[in-house]
Amino acid sequence: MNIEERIENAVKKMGTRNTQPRQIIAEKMKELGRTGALFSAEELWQELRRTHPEIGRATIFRSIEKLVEFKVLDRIQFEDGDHYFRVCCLEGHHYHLACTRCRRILEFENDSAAQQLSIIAKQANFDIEKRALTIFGCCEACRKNARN
Amino acid sequence: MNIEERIENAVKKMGTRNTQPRQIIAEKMKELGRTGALFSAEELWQELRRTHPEIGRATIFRSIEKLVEFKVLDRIQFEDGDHYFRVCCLEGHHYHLACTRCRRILEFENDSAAQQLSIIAKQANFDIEKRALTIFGCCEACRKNARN
DNA sequence: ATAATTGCAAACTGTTTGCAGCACG
DNA sequence: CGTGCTGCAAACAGTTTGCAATTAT
Repeated sequence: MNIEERIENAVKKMGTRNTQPRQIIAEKMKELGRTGALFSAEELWQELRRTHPEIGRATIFRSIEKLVEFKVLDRIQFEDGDHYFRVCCLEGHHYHLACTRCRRILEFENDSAAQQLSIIAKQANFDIEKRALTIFGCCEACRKNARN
Repeated sequence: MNIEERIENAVKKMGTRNTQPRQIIAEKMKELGRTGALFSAEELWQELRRTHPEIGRATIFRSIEKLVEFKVLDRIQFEDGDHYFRVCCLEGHHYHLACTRCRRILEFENDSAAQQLSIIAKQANFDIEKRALTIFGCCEACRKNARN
């Protein structure tokens, strides 16, 4: 199932009515799925308000909550408490390399790392439930910038 | 260097004066290091207030900030945005298995998992900077409870 | 003495909630 | 038309800040 279908399904599951705000949000999610950009609730609201000035802040929060629940969005928590959302393209268990400088995310899968962590979890009798494990650090581009 | 020494060093580095609030906090950190308990800023404040009613909320926030900076405390961010602190006993790179039900943390080291993640990071030209990687899930005890 | 540090209260940020009215079916 | 959903505004929780008073050196 591709990301656009997943978004549409999730929006349908959000409630019984195909309202205007939901359509607007669904379209935006598809766009954000293509670019892979991080965004905060506030940023999403401001962005959507530009073209749809009547949309309410609460609607954005309520929608994001649902989209996280239906696994269309990943919540990315940074160390300092800031957090962002991101349309998540990989469906299975995967990793996020999150750059603490530029706040960009590299998303990828790696079976042998996943396997190692399952072994750890098994040893501790622990059920891993998160799909994405976030590893914080500094990306190549920011490292280069820092040297200049 | 053991945890008590690390706490004392960190408290010294917090400033030039050995003030009463800092002594009180240092003692509490030693106790929390022994038990390994999670706590929020608010909880720590309430706890310390019982024995030292004059201590201010802002002092707690300012101290926690420093202790995180000096790597005496780890900040544990849960998915829902809640976050707690914890006196961190392992100095090197390690894992936290964080139970999303009871919010307890299992802390441990595993070299081969660490190695796998370094390989991933190297492929992406990414510098891992976090000491503790948190894996969310459900612990053995909570799984048993859920079945009843 | 004097400057670092504190406690207080007010300000701020991000999020949630209650509710009257709107618009989807 | 009935009610699910929305937008608004007010409430809320957690945290930060400015500042006058306090206290370690």
